[in-house]
Amino acid sequence: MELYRERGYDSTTVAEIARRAGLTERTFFRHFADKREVLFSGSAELQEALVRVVDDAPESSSPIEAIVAALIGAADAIFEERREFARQRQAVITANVDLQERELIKLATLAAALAGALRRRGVADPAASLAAEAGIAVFKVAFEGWTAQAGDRNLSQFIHESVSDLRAVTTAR
Amino acid sequence: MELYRERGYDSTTVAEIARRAGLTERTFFRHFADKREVLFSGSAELQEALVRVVDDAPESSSPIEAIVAALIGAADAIFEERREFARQRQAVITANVDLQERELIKLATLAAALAGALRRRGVADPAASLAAEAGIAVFKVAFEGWTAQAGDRNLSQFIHESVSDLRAVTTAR
DNA sequence: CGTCCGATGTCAGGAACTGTCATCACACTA
DNA sequence: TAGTGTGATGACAGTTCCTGACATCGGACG
Repeated sequence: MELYRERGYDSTTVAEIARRAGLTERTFFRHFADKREVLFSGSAELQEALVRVVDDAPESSSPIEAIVAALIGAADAIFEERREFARQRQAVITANVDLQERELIKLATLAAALAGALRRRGVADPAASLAAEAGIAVFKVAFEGWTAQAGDRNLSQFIHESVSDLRAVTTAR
Repeated sequence: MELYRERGYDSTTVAEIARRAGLTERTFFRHFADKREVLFSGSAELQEALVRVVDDAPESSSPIEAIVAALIGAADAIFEERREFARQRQAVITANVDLQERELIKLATLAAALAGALRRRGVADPAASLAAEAGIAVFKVAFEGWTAQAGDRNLSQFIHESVSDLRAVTTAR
């Protein structure tokens, strides 16, 4: 991230990253599948955390309740800590299309995992996928608002607002 | 697409594509930004068509009504024609992660354009983005169902069903 | 002390792109 | 009709990403 922020993602080579980390280019590729993945290694843990909350949600929870609970949990436990890091990382990603592509497929994978968790609790399939996709949409919008804000409101607040906005939008007629 | 279907996306080189098209590798890159883009050149027209419908929707339409009208219009005018082509193309994309990444960013761009169109009609910003993202989520789920089905139901039917499923899911409690 | 194994280094090479310059076909004009 | 300009293509060299194959090294373990 140092290098990506200093000179931009495009103009930093893998050789440079490896040199600064004190190892070989070949070794870099043994730890990360490609040049982008170095910014997304944490997404596996995020996914586990989200899925765990859905799995552990009380039976009485509706699909979106379970999804929203997972998002809020991750917001507080993962993002609200390392707030500054999350912002910087997002700035790097926003500045480069290749990184945005990677981010989007990570979110899509997340959505698929959440849909799977919902199906495990007996939610039928079009509904499960839609709830998961809607949840990710909410997260995207909330996260964007959170990083763009001047103040210091919590990510979870943005999530709650986005959920009710989505409800309003889909309900209207 | 011929080559991508014959030997898979990964194992076909740009040199091969260029040779079969009767031109040079360098010329290929003058027409397409990269090896993936060759499957997504039509997305610009799709976006224009969708945005046009939203722009032309009656003032009385709610945000989702406008979005859904656009999706239905595209479904009938673009996808339901060349049904077989759409299926084959999707099979190629589904078989390769790099292509899925590209597809996702095209959909995200689409969502941004739709959100812009909504804002142009006076929809405030969190709501506009959410309506657009929700619309794209509906489209993704509907399209997946459409390509996966054994029968020959229309894409627009899947879209209508997904919309009401989404409504049900977001309304519940 | 020997052996094994995982992590790293070294090297060669393929494929995706890019920059630069030359060439060619065609339209437009004097 | 000759000249001129312009856009598309070819030719070629070079960089970067990424991979496979093999060698080496250092620590765990018996």
